[in-house]
Amino acid sequence: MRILVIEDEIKTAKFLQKGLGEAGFVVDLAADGLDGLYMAQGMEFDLIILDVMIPNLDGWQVLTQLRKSGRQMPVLFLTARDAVHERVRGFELGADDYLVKPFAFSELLARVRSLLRRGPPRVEEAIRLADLEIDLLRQRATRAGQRLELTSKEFLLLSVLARRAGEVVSRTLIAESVWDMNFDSDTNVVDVSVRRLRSKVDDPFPVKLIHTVRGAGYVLESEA
Amino acid sequence: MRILVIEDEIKTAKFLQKGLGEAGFVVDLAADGLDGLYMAQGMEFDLIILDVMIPNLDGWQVLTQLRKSGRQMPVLFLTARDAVHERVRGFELGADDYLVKPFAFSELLARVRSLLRRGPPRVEEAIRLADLEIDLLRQRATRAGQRLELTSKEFLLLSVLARRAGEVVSRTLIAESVWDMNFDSDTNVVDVSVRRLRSKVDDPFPVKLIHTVRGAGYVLESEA
DNA sequence: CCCGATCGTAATAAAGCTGTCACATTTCTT
DNA sequence: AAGAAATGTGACAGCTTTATTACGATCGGG
Repeated sequence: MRILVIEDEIKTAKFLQKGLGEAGFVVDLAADGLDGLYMAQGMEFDLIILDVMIPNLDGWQVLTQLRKSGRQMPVLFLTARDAVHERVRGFELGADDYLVKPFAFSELLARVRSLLRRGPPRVEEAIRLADLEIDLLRQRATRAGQRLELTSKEFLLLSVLARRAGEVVSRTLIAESVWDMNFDSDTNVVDVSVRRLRSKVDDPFPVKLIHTVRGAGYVLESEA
Repeated sequence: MRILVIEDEIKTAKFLQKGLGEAGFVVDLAADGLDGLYMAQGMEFDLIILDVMIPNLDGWQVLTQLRKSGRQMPVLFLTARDAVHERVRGFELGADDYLVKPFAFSELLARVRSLLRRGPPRVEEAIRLADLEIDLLRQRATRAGQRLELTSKEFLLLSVLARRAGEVVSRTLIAESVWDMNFDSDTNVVDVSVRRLRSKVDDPFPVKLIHTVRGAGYVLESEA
């Protein structure tokens, strides 16, 4: 099992190399984003441990590039303390787990093993639902073969719904993943945005896909 | 699904109540350790979310007492700092998971669901009775494979009946768990609600599941 | 700088839920 | 079998939640 650690703090990097090495993994190190990305694309790794704050390319850029180039290996994010939205964002971009620094090595090891056991969870590139098609990479959506002109917010909202298609997504959750709001409750952005999205996704078509669940949130699904 | 949140910061507490409410949970709040412990021992909760830094009794003391008195429900710790040893200590005392504040709601929700799914003691996540199926976590019910469109009150009522399937549930008990009424007896909300529930659960089908036990209450069961 | 697109806020309208009530029906008692 | 008690039923109204529309601020090009 081969692991790539992308981390600029030498101390941490060495620590991980030693610890994971003792646990039976082969560990390679990269000191910045560019190096890391390069190595990740050049060699076959079973897992990548990725610090968010690294020079040249930050963790997200590395992750995005990596996924774009089709690499599907699990990625464990290391995020600095307090960075709440970083975690969410990481997940949206296809990170599989994260760990807040500083961490206990046993914790890290547990997560690494769990990720490897779980197998490569591929990141979806496109979501299809009824006659709706969402190209996550290209930021494009079509319905009934017709291109939908969505703004970036609208697209984001649609992908959040689409990613959890079939299940109710609460306003709180939506507010969190599309905006960066954690508490703000006296706003109706979500409702208004859903309206705008509906006007493009549902209004022109007889079959509605975005449904309201009173008191809970919204669902994207094809059946009535 | 009933969750107790022990948290003194009002803002956080309300936020959790709202968010978890949207996710279909019934949420009770306690503002300090003493209250929290008292409530946790007095009522049946499926899960407890426990802040470490709270007045009167801190989180650990609450947890310790709770376990001493034999309560086994999963406990999710909220720790304010990211000091590693605190987490470790929490785990040793029998916490089931922890989350570092500030946290993202999506994270919390994911963990709550995972804890509820995880056993032991296994908390039911779905109840099945004849051709009726109730998904407690997703707040969804189907009969004969067909989706039932239940309002949140109706769903709550159904789950109360379902959790005690086969035994008679008194109006008082129902009133207590679905509403927060204690003995407001000059109302027939329960009857009316049962009616409404029946119209969706039983009326469209030949076999009735909700039965009246005169003078006692209602039972949910398949046979007469 | 102006223009148009985008997005958040706020005000108003519409929709849906839930408790109450009046009355019907059933069940039990005597 | 009659009356009383318990339960079922349908309609209604208040209230909360959601939908819709309009407005204004901001931003990035031409």
